Amino acid sequence: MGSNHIGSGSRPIPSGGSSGNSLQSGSPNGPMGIPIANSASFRQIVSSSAPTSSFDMEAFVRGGRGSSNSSNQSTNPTVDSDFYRDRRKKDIHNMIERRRRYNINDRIKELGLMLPKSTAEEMKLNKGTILKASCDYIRQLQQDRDVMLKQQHERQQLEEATKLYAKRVRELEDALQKNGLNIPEGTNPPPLPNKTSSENSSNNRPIKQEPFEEPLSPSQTPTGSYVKICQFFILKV
Amino acid sequence: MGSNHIGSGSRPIPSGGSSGNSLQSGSPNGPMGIPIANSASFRQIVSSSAPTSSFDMEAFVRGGRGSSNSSNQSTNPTVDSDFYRDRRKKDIHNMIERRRRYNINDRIKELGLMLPKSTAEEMKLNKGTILKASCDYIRQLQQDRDVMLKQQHERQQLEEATKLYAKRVRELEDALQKNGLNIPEGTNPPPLPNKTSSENSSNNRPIKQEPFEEPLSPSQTPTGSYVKICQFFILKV
DNA sequence: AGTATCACGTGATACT
DNA sequence: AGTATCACGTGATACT
Repeated sequence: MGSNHIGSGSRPIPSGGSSGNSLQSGSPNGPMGIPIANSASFRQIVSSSAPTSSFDMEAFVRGGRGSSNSSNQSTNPTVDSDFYRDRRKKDIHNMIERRRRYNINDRIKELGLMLPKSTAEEMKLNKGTILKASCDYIRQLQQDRDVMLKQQHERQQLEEATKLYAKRVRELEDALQKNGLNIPEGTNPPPLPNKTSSENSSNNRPIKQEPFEEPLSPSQTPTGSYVKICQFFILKV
Repeated sequence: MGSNHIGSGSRPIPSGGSSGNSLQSGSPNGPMGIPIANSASFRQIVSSSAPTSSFDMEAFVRGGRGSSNSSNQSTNPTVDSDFYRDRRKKDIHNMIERRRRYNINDRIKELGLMLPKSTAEEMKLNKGTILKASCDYIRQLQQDRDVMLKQQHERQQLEEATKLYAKRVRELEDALQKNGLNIPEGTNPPPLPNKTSSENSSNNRPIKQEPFEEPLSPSQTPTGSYVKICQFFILKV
Protein backbone atom coordinates (compact mmCIF):
# COMPACT_ATOMS: atom_id res chain seq x y z
CA MET A 1 0.00 0.00 0.00
CA GLY A 2 2.79 2.42 0.83
CA SER A 3 1.65 6.05 1.04
CA ASN A 4 -1.50 5.15 -0.81
CA HIS A 5 -4.56 6.19 1.14
CA ILE A 6 -7.17 4.25 -0.75
CA GLY A 7 -8.72 1.56 1.39
CA SER A 8 -11.53 -0.88 0.81
CA GLY A 9 -15.20 -0.06 0.79
CA SER A 10 -17.33 0.85 3.82
CA ARG A 11 -19.58 3.83 3.25
CA PRO A 12 -19.07 7.23 4.79
CA ILE A 13 -21.75 7.79 7.36
CA PRO A 14 -24.51 10.27 6.60
CA SER A 15 -25.15 12.36 9.67
CA GLY A 16 -28.87 12.86 9.13
CA GLY A 17 -29.49 15.64 6.67
CA SER A 18 -31.15 18.22 8.86
CA SER A 19 -31.05 22.00 9.01
CA GLY A 20 -28.13 23.28 7.09
CA ASN A 21 -24.86 24.70 8.14
CA SER A 22 -25.07 25.36 11.84
CA LEU A 23 -25.68 21.73 12.68
CA GLN A 24 -23.17 20.29 10.29
CA SER A 25 -20.84 18.19 12.37
CA GLY A 26 -18.44 17.33 9.57
CA SER A 27 -17.16 13.92 8.69
CA PRO A 28 -14.17 12.24 10.30
CA ASN A 29 -13.06 10.65 7.11
CA GLY A 30 -9.64 10.00 5.73
CA PRO A 31 -8.68 11.05 2.26
CA MET A 32 -11.07 9.90 -0.48
CA GLY A 33 -13.86 9.91 2.08
CA ILE A 34 -13.10 6.49 3.32
CA PRO A 35 -13.54 6.54 7.05
CA ILE A 36 -10.76 5.31 9.23
CA ALA A 37 -11.91 2.00 10.65
CA ASN A 38 -12.41 2.97 14.27
CA SER A 39 -13.64 6.47 13.57
CA ALA A 40 -17.17 5.16 13.28
CA SER A 41 -17.29 4.46 17.00
CA PHE A 42 -17.54 8.06 18.17
CA ARG A 43 -20.37 9.25 16.04
CA GLN A 44 -23.95 8.34 15.52
CA ILE A 45 -24.53 5.88 12.74
CA VAL A 46 -27.56 6.51 10.59
CA SER A 47 -28.00 4.47 7.50
CA SER A 48 -30.80 6.39 5.82
CA SER A 49 -31.21 10.04 5.07
CA ALA A 50 -33.73 10.52 7.83
CA PRO A 51 -32.96 13.45 10.11
CA THR A 52 -32.08 12.55 13.67
CA SER A 53 -31.72 15.70 15.70
CA SER A 54 -32.48 19.37 16.21
CA PHE A 55 -36.22 19.39 15.58
CA ASP A 56 -39.44 17.58 16.37
CA MET A 57 -39.14 14.21 14.72
CA GLU A 58 -42.71 13.26 15.66
CA ALA A 59 -44.14 16.27 13.91
CA PHE A 60 -41.96 15.56 10.93
CA VAL A 61 -43.34 12.07 10.61
CA ARG A 62 -46.90 13.24 11.19
CA GLY A 63 -46.50 15.85 8.47
CA GLY A 64 -45.08 13.28 6.15
CA ARG A 65 -48.08 10.98 6.54
CA GLY A 66 -50.28 13.55 4.88
CA SER A 67 -52.38 14.46 7.92
CA SER A 68 -54.24 17.74 7.44
CA ASN A 69 -52.44 20.75 8.82
CA SER A 70 -55.39 21.66 11.05
CA SER A 71 -54.86 18.53 13.14
CA ASN A 72 -51.48 19.74 14.36
CA GLN A 73 -51.46 20.80 18.01
CA SER A 74 -48.80 23.40 17.32
CA THR A 75 -49.48 27.08 17.88
CA ASN A 76 -49.09 27.79 14.17
CA PRO A 77 -50.07 24.71 12.23
CA THR A 78 -49.72 26.20 8.78
CA VAL A 79 -46.21 27.48 9.32
CA ASP A 80 -45.13 24.24 10.96
CA SER A 81 -46.64 22.19 8.19
CA ASP A 82 -44.85 24.27 5.62
CA PHE A 83 -41.65 23.87 7.57
CA TYR A 84 -41.85 20.10 7.80
CA ARG A 85 -42.96 19.74 4.22
CA ASP A 86 -39.99 21.79 3.17
CA ARG A 87 -37.70 19.82 5.46
CA ARG A 88 -38.98 16.59 3.99
CA LYS A 89 -38.43 17.84 0.49
CA LYS A 90 -34.90 18.89 1.30
CA ASP A 91 -34.13 15.58 2.93
CA ILE A 92 -35.24 13.73 -0.16
CA HIS A 93 -33.17 16.05 -2.26
CA ASN A 94 -30.18 15.48 -0.01
CA MET A 95 -30.60 11.75 -0.27
CA ILE A 96 -30.69 11.89 -4.05
CA GLU A 97 -27.63 14.08 -4.07
CA ARG A 98 -25.87 11.77 -1.65
CA ARG A 99 -26.61 8.81 -3.88
CA ARG A 100 -25.19 10.65 -6.84
CA ARG A 101 -22.10 11.58 -4.88
CA TYR A 102 -21.53 8.02 -3.71
CA ASN A 103 -21.84 6.75 -7.23
CA ILE A 104 -19.25 9.18 -8.54
CA ASN A 105 -16.86 8.44 -5.71
CA ASP A 106 -17.28 4.70 -6.10
CA ARG A 107 -16.41 4.98 -9.77
CA ILE A 108 -13.32 6.99 -9.02
CA LYS A 109 -12.24 4.41 -6.48
CA GLU A 110 -12.88 1.73 -9.07
CA LEU A 111 -10.66 3.56 -11.52
CA GLY A 112 -8.00 3.74 -8.82
CA LEU A 113 -8.08 -0.02 -8.45
CA MET A 114 -7.69 -0.57 -12.17
CA LEU A 115 -4.52 1.45 -12.50
CA PRO A 116 -1.18 -0.32 -13.01
CA LYS A 117 0.33 -1.31 -9.71
CA SER A 118 3.39 0.82 -10.32
CA THR A 119 1.31 3.93 -10.86
CA ALA A 120 -0.81 3.29 -7.81
CA GLU A 121 2.27 2.72 -5.71
CA GLU A 122 4.26 5.78 -6.54
CA MET A 123 1.38 8.22 -6.39
CA LYS A 124 -0.52 9.63 -3.51
CA LEU A 125 -3.98 8.66 -4.58
CA ASN A 126 -6.75 11.18 -4.31
CA LYS A 127 -9.58 11.99 -6.67
CA GLY A 128 -7.47 14.30 -8.78
CA THR A 129 -4.49 12.01 -9.13
CA ILE A 130 -6.65 8.98 -9.81
CA LEU A 131 -8.43 10.79 -12.60
CA LYS A 132 -5.20 12.10 -14.08
CA ALA A 133 -3.60 8.66 -13.93
CA SER A 134 -6.70 7.17 -15.54
CA CYS A 135 -6.43 9.56 -18.47
CA ASP A 136 -2.77 8.70 -18.87
CA TYR A 137 -3.45 5.00 -18.57
CA ILE A 138 -6.14 5.03 -21.22
CA ARG A 139 -3.82 6.90 -23.55
CA GLN A 140 -1.11 4.31 -22.94
CA LEU A 141 -3.47 1.39 -23.54
CA GLN A 142 -4.77 2.97 -26.73
CA GLN A 143 -1.24 3.50 -27.98
CA ASP A 144 -0.29 -0.08 -27.17
CA ARG A 145 -3.35 -1.30 -29.01
CA ASP A 146 -2.44 0.72 -32.07
CA VAL A 147 1.10 -0.64 -32.09
CA MET A 148 -0.11 -4.18 -31.72
CA LEU A 149 -2.71 -3.82 -34.42
CA LYS A 150 0.03 -2.66 -36.76
CA GLN A 151 2.06 -5.70 -35.83
CA GLN A 152 -0.94 -7.87 -36.48
CA HIS A 153 -0.82 -6.73 -40.07
CA GLU A 154 2.83 -7.66 -40.26
CA ARG A 155 2.00 -11.08 -38.96
CA GLN A 156 -0.45 -11.60 -41.77
CA GLN A 157 2.33 -10.92 -44.21
CA LEU A 158 4.44 -13.46 -42.37
CA GLU A 159 1.64 -15.98 -42.72
CA GLU A 160 1.58 -15.47 -46.44
CA ALA A 161 5.31 -15.93 -46.65
CA THR A 162 5.12 -19.12 -44.60
CA LYS A 163 2.42 -20.52 -46.82
CA LEU A 164 4.56 -19.90 -49.86
CA TYR A 165 7.59 -21.48 -48.26
CA ALA A 166 5.59 -24.57 -47.34
CA LYS A 167 4.29 -24.80 -50.87
CA ARG A 168 7.82 -24.43 -52.23
CA VAL A 169 9.02 -27.26 -50.00
CA ARG A 170 6.39 -29.55 -51.52
CA GLU A 171 7.34 -28.50 -55.04
CA LEU A 172 10.98 -29.25 -54.42
CA GLU A 173 10.19 -32.57 -52.77
CA ASP A 174 8.05 -33.48 -55.76
CA ALA A 175 10.88 -32.59 -58.12
CA LEU A 176 13.28 -34.82 -56.21
CA GLN A 177 10.87 -37.71 -56.15
CA LYS A 178 10.03 -37.33 -59.82
CA ASN A 179 13.72 -37.79 -60.56
CA GLY A 180 13.95 -40.89 -58.44
CA LEU A 181 15.91 -39.24 -55.67
CA ASN A 182 15.35 -39.71 -51.97
CA ILE A 183 14.13 -36.80 -49.99
CA PRO A 184 17.12 -35.94 -47.83
CA GLU A 185 16.99 -35.94 -44.05
CA GLY A 186 17.62 -32.61 -42.38
CA THR A 187 15.48 -29.81 -41.13
CA ASN A 188 11.99 -30.95 -40.38
CA PRO A 189 9.61 -28.02 -40.28
CA PRO A 190 6.61 -28.43 -38.00
CA PRO A 191 3.17 -28.86 -39.53
CA LEU A 192 1.31 -25.60 -39.66
CA PRO A 193 -1.70 -25.53 -37.38
CA ASN A 194 -5.14 -25.04 -38.84
CA LYS A 195 -6.52 -23.14 -35.91
CA THR A 196 -5.06 -21.02 -33.20
CA SER A 197 -6.11 -20.83 -29.59
CA SER A 198 -7.67 -17.46 -30.19
CA GLU A 199 -9.92 -18.91 -32.85
CA ASN A 200 -10.87 -21.86 -30.75
CA SER A 201 -11.75 -19.76 -27.76
CA SER A 202 -15.23 -18.38 -27.57
CA ASN A 203 -13.88 -14.91 -26.87
CA ASN A 204 -13.43 -13.64 -30.36
CA ARG A 205 -14.78 -10.16 -29.95
CA PRO A 206 -13.27 -7.92 -32.60
CA ILE A 207 -10.84 -5.30 -31.36
CA LYS A 208 -11.96 -1.89 -32.27
CA GLN A 209 -9.52 0.59 -33.67
CA GLU A 210 -10.57 4.04 -32.59
CA PRO A 211 -9.85 6.91 -34.94
CA PHE A 212 -6.71 8.62 -33.75
CA GLU A 213 -7.03 12.29 -32.86
CA GLU A 214 -10.09 12.57 -35.03
CA PRO A 215 -12.97 11.67 -32.76
CA LEU A 216 -15.50 13.38 -34.99
CA SER A 217 -14.36 12.10 -38.38
CA PRO A 218 -17.49 11.59 -40.45
CA SER A 219 -15.89 8.97 -42.66
CA GLN A 220 -15.69 6.55 -39.78
CA THR A 221 -18.59 4.20 -39.91
CA PRO A 222 -19.37 2.27 -36.76
CA THR A 223 -18.30 -1.04 -38.25
CA GLY A 224 -15.62 0.26 -40.60
CA SER A 225 -13.09 0.59 -37.87
CA TYR A 226 -13.22 -3.01 -36.81
CA VAL A 227 -10.22 -5.16 -37.40
CA LYS A 228 -10.70 -8.84 -37.01
CA ILE A 229 -8.00 -10.28 -34.81
CA CYS A 230 -8.99 -13.85 -35.33
CA GLN A 231 -7.36 -14.31 -38.67
CA PHE A 232 -4.33 -16.26 -37.68
CA PHE A 233 -3.56 -18.82 -40.29
CA ILE A 234 -5.66 -21.56 -41.76
CA LEU A 235 -3.20 -23.11 -44.09
CA LYS A 236 -3.95 -25.67 -46.72
CA VAL A 237 -0.49 -26.67 -47.76
CA MET B 1 -23.12 15.73 -30.81
CA GLY B 2 -26.57 14.17 -30.49
CA SER B 3 -27.94 14.02 -26.94
CA ASN B 4 -24.45 14.48 -25.60
CA HIS B 5 -24.23 17.51 -23.37
CA ILE B 6 -20.48 17.83 -23.17
CA GLY B 7 -19.27 20.99 -24.83
CA SER B 8 -15.88 22.58 -25.12
CA GLY B 9 -14.02 24.41 -22.39
CA SER B 10 -14.86 27.81 -20.96
CA ARG B 11 -14.86 27.98 -17.19
CA PRO B 12 -17.90 28.35 -15.01
CA ILE B 13 -17.86 31.81 -13.50
CA PRO B 14 -17.15 32.16 -9.81
CA SER B 15 -19.59 34.63 -8.32
CA GLY B 16 -17.31 36.07 -5.68
CA GLY B 17 -17.34 33.87 -2.63
CA SER B 18 -18.96 36.10 -0.06
CA SER B 19 -21.11 35.40 2.95
CA GLY B 20 -22.54 31.96 2.75
CA ASN B 21 -25.93 30.65 1.88
CA SER B 22 -28.25 33.60 1.87
CA LEU B 23 -26.37 35.37 -0.88
CA GLN B 24 -25.75 32.34 -3.02
CA SER B 25 -27.08 33.18 -6.42
CA GLY B 26 -26.52 29.79 -8.01
CA SER B 27 -24.91 29.07 -11.32
CA PRO B 28 -26.67 29.11 -14.69
CA ASN B 29 -24.71 26.23 -16.02
CA GLY B 30 -25.69 23.46 -18.34
CA PRO B 31 -25.01 19.83 -17.50
CA MET B 32 -21.41 19.08 -16.50
CA GLY B 33 -21.07 22.65 -15.30
CA ILE B 34 -20.32 24.01 -18.71
CA PRO B 35 -22.10 27.32 -19.04
CA ILE B 36 -24.32 27.93 -21.99
CA ALA B 37 -22.49 30.44 -24.17
CA ASN B 38 -24.71 33.46 -23.71
CA SER B 39 -25.46 32.82 -20.06
CA ALA B 40 -22.38 34.81 -19.10
CA SER B 41 -24.05 38.00 -20.23
CA PHE B 42 -26.57 38.28 -17.40
CA ARG B 43 -24.27 37.83 -14.47
CA GLN B 44 -21.30 39.58 -13.08
CA ILE B 45 -18.01 38.17 -14.27
CA VAL B 46 -15.30 37.91 -11.65
CA SER B 47 -12.17 36.06 -12.53
CA SER B 48 -10.67 35.77 -9.06
CA SER B 49 -12.16 34.62 -5.81
CA ALA B 50 -12.35 38.15 -4.46
CA PRO B 51 -15.72 39.04 -3.01
CA THR B 52 -17.66 41.67 -4.93
CA SER B 53 -20.82 42.47 -3.06
CA SER B 54 -22.78 42.56 0.18
CA PHE B 55 -20.13 44.04 2.50
CA ASP B 56 -17.57 46.78 2.81
CA MET B 57 -14.91 46.02 0.23
CA GLU B 58 -12.74 48.91 1.41
CA ALA B 59 -12.61 47.58 4.94
CA PHE B 60 -11.87 44.13 3.60
CA VAL B 61 -8.88 45.38 1.69
CA ARG B 62 -7.72 47.47 4.62
CA GLY B 63 -7.94 44.48 6.91
CA GLY B 64 -6.04 42.44 4.37
CA ARG B 65 -3.17 44.93 4.32
CA GLY B 66 -2.43 44.20 7.94
CA SER B 67 -3.41 47.58 9.37
CA SER B 68 -3.86 47.47 13.13
CA ASN B 69 -7.43 46.98 14.25
CA SER B 70 -7.37 50.22 16.29
CA SER B 71 -7.05 52.30 13.12
CA ASN B 72 -10.46 51.24 11.83
CA GLN B 73 -13.07 53.97 11.98
CA SER B 74 -15.81 51.40 12.54
CA THR B 75 -17.86 51.42 15.74
CA ASN B 76 -16.43 48.06 16.76
CA PRO B 77 -12.97 47.68 15.23
CA THR B 78 -12.08 44.37 16.86
CA VAL B 79 -15.22 42.57 15.74
CA ASP B 80 -14.99 44.01 12.23
CA SER B 81 -11.37 43.06 11.94
CA ASP B 82 -12.15 39.52 13.06
CA PHE B 83 -14.97 39.42 10.57
CA TYR B 84 -12.88 40.52 7.61
CA ARG B 85 -9.99 38.32 8.61
CA ASP B 86 -12.34 35.38 8.76
CA ARG B 87 -13.95 36.37 5.49
CA ARG B 88 -10.53 36.57 3.87
CA LYS B 89 -9.59 33.17 5.17
CA LYS B 90 -12.79 31.66 3.88
CA ASP B 91 -12.35 33.24 0.48
CA ILE B 92 -8.90 31.73 0.18
CA HIS B 93 -10.28 28.42 1.25
CA ASN B 94 -13.06 28.71 -1.27
CA MET B 95 -10.59 29.49 -4.01
CA ILE B 96 -8.50 26.46 -3.18
CA GLU B 97 -11.57 24.30 -3.14
CA ARG B 98 -12.75 25.77 -6.40
CA ARG B 99 -9.39 24.98 -7.99
CA ARG B 100 -9.62 21.42 -6.77
CA ARG B 101 -13.13 21.12 -8.11
CA TYR B 102 -12.17 22.48 -11.52
CA ASN B 103 -9.29 20.05 -11.73
CA ILE B 104 -11.51 17.07 -11.00
CA ASN B 105 -14.16 18.20 -13.44
CA ASP B 106 -11.62 18.87 -16.16
CA ARG B 107 -10.24 15.36 -15.77
CA ILE B 108 -13.69 13.86 -16.00
CA LYS B 109 -14.35 15.84 -19.15
CA GLU B 110 -11.01 14.65 -20.50
CA LEU B 111 -12.03 11.07 -19.84
CA GLY B 112 -15.27 11.75 -21.64
CA LEU B 113 -13.37 12.85 -24.73
CA MET B 114 -11.22 9.72 -24.72
CA LEU B 115 -14.12 7.30 -24.79
CA PRO B 116 -14.91 5.42 -28.01
CA LYS B 117 -17.16 7.47 -30.21
CA SER B 118 -19.88 4.85 -30.12
CA THR B 119 -20.01 4.92 -26.34
CA ALA B 120 -20.05 8.67 -26.21
CA GLU B 121 -22.81 8.78 -28.78
CA GLU B 122 -25.25 6.38 -27.26
CA MET B 123 -24.88 7.60 -23.70
CA LYS B 124 -26.13 10.69 -22.03
CA LEU B 125 -22.85 11.96 -20.68
CA ASN B 126 -22.71 13.17 -17.15
CA LYS B 127 -20.07 12.66 -14.50
CA GLY B 128 -21.45 9.33 -13.41
CA THR B 129 -21.85 7.87 -16.87
CA ILE B 130 -18.45 9.14 -18.00
CA LEU B 131 -16.77 7.47 -15.04
CA LYS B 132 -18.68 4.24 -15.54
CA ALA B 133 -17.85 4.18 -19.23
CA SER B 134 -14.21 4.89 -18.41
CA CYS B 135 -14.05 1.87 -16.11
CA ASP B 136 -15.63 -0.28 -18.78
CA TYR B 137 -13.32 1.09 -21.44
CA ILE B 138 -10.18 0.41 -19.44
CA ARG B 139 -11.37 -3.13 -18.80
CA GLN B 140 -11.95 -3.59 -22.51
CA LEU B 141 -8.55 -2.20 -23.46
CA GLN B 142 -6.84 -4.40 -20.87
CA GLN B 143 -8.63 -7.44 -22.19
CA ASP B 144 -7.69 -6.60 -25.76
CA ARG B 145 -4.08 -6.16 -24.72
CA ASP B 146 -4.07 -9.56 -23.03
CA VAL B 147 -5.52 -11.25 -26.09
CA MET B 148 -3.02 -9.59 -28.36
CA LEU B 149 -0.09 -10.44 -26.14
CA LYS B 150 -1.15 -14.05 -26.29
CA GLN B 151 -1.27 -13.83 -30.06
CA GLN B 152 2.17 -12.32 -30.04
CA HIS B 153 3.45 -15.56 -28.59
CA GLU B 154 1.78 -17.49 -31.35
CA ARG B 155 3.46 -15.27 -33.87
CA GLN B 156 6.83 -16.16 -32.46
CA GLN B 157 6.03 -19.79 -33.05
CA LEU B 158 5.09 -18.90 -36.58
CA GLU B 159 8.43 -17.16 -37.00
CA GLU B 160 10.26 -20.29 -35.91
CA ALA B 161 8.27 -22.40 -38.32
CA THR B 162 8.99 -19.99 -41.15
CA LYS B 163 12.69 -20.06 -40.44
CA LEU B 164 12.67 -23.83 -40.58
CA TYR B 165 10.72 -23.86 -43.82
CA ALA B 166 13.18 -21.45 -45.40
CA LYS B 167 16.07 -23.58 -44.26
CA ARG B 168 14.37 -26.69 -45.64
CA VAL B 169 13.93 -25.00 -48.99
CA ARG B 170 17.67 -24.37 -49.16
CA GLU B 171 18.43 -27.96 -48.21
CA LEU B 172 16.19 -29.29 -50.91
CA GLU B 173 17.56 -26.89 -53.49
CA ASP B 174 21.07 -27.99 -52.52
CA ALA B 175 20.09 -31.63 -52.92
CA LEU B 176 18.73 -30.96 -56.39
CA GLN B 177 21.79 -29.03 -57.47
CA LYS B 178 24.15 -31.68 -56.05
CA ASN B 179 22.45 -34.21 -58.30
CA GLY B 180 22.82 -32.00 -61.32
CA LEU B 181 19.17 -31.11 -61.54
CA ASN B 182 17.73 -27.72 -62.29
CA ILE B 183 15.85 -25.96 -59.58
CA PRO B 184 12.26 -25.98 -60.88
CA GLU B 185 10.29 -22.85 -61.47
CA GLY B 186 7.16 -22.45 -59.42
CA THR B 187 6.32 -20.78 -56.16
CA ASN B 188 8.73 -18.00 -55.33
CA PRO B 189 8.60 -17.19 -51.64
CA PRO B 190 9.44 -13.61 -50.74
CA PRO B 191 12.67 -12.90 -48.92
CA LEU B 192 12.15 -12.60 -45.20
CA PRO B 193 12.69 -9.08 -43.89
CA ASN B 194 15.40 -8.43 -41.35
CA LYS B 195 13.59 -5.69 -39.53
CA THR B 196 10.02 -4.69 -39.04
CA SER B 197 8.55 -1.24 -38.92
CA SER B 198 8.06 -1.51 -35.20
CA GLU B 199 11.74 -2.12 -34.70
CA ASN B 200 12.76 0.68 -36.95
CA SER B 201 10.50 3.17 -35.27
CA SER B 202 11.84 4.95 -32.24
CA ASN B 203 8.72 4.10 -30.32
CA ASN B 204 9.69 0.73 -28.93
CA ARG B 205 8.41 1.13 -25.43
CA PRO B 206 7.73 -2.29 -24.00
CA ILE B 207 4.11 -3.14 -23.42
CA LYS B 208 3.49 -3.97 -19.86
CA GLN B 209 1.37 -6.92 -18.96
CA GLU B 210 -0.41 -6.17 -15.74
CA PRO B 211 -1.01 -9.09 -13.42
CA PHE B 212 -4.55 -10.25 -13.93
CA GLU B 213 -6.80 -10.17 -10.88
CA GLU B 214 -3.74 -10.33 -8.63
CA PRO B 215 -2.75 -6.71 -8.20
CA LEU B 216 -0.74 -7.44 -5.06
CA SER B 217 1.13 -10.52 -6.21
CA PRO B 218 4.57 -10.37 -4.57
CA SER B 219 6.22 -12.47 -7.27
CA GLN B 220 5.71 -9.76 -9.82
CA THR B 221 8.88 -7.77 -10.13
CA PRO B 222 8.63 -4.40 -11.84
CA THR B 223 10.52 -5.60 -14.88
CA GLY B 224 9.38 -9.21 -14.78
CA SER B 225 6.03 -8.42 -16.26
CA TYR B 226 7.39 -6.75 -19.34
CA VAL B 227 6.93 -8.44 -22.65
CA LYS B 228 9.01 -7.12 -25.44
CA ILE B 229 6.90 -6.46 -28.44
CA CYS B 230 9.78 -5.68 -30.71
CA GLN B 231 10.77 -9.22 -31.41
CA PHE B 232 9.41 -9.65 -34.82
CA PHE B 233 11.77 -11.68 -36.89
CA ILE B 234 15.41 -11.21 -37.70
CA LEU B 235 15.96 -14.16 -39.90
CA LYS B 236 19.32 -15.36 -41.11
CA VAL B 237 18.33 -17.94 -43.64
C1' DA C 1 0.23 29.12 9.27
C1' DG C 2 -0.66 27.63 4.84
C1' DT C 3 -2.21 24.50 1.61
C1' DA C 4 -4.32 20.71 0.62
C1' DT C 5 -7.94 16.91 1.01
C1' DC C 6 -12.97 15.39 1.70
C1' DA C 7 -18.31 14.91 2.36
C1' DC C 8 -21.92 17.53 2.97
C1' DG C 9 -26.31 20.28 2.28
C1' DT C 10 -28.20 23.52 -0.64
C1' DG C 11 -30.37 26.32 -4.50
C1' DA C 12 -30.58 26.53 -9.40
C1' DT C 13 -31.80 24.04 -13.02
C1' DA C 14 -33.58 20.49 -16.42
C1' DC C 15 -36.44 16.95 -17.89
C1' DT C 16 -40.50 14.23 -17.07
C1' DA D 1 -44.55 16.56 -9.07
C1' DG D 2 -40.67 13.80 -8.94
C1' DT D 3 -36.17 12.70 -10.01
C1' DA D 4 -32.21 13.83 -11.72
C1' DT D 5 -28.10 16.96 -12.80
C1' DC D 6 -24.56 20.58 -11.33
C1' DA D 7 -21.40 24.16 -8.85
C1' DC D 8 -20.94 26.11 -4.80
C1' DG D 9 -19.39 27.43 0.00
C1' DT D 10 -18.41 25.44 4.20
C1' DG D 11 -16.41 22.96 8.38
C1' DA D 12 -13.65 19.06 9.53
C1' DT D 13 -9.47 17.33 8.85
C1' DA D 14 -4.50 16.29 7.58
C1' DC D 15 0.05 17.42 6.59
C1' DT D 16 3.60 20.91 6.51
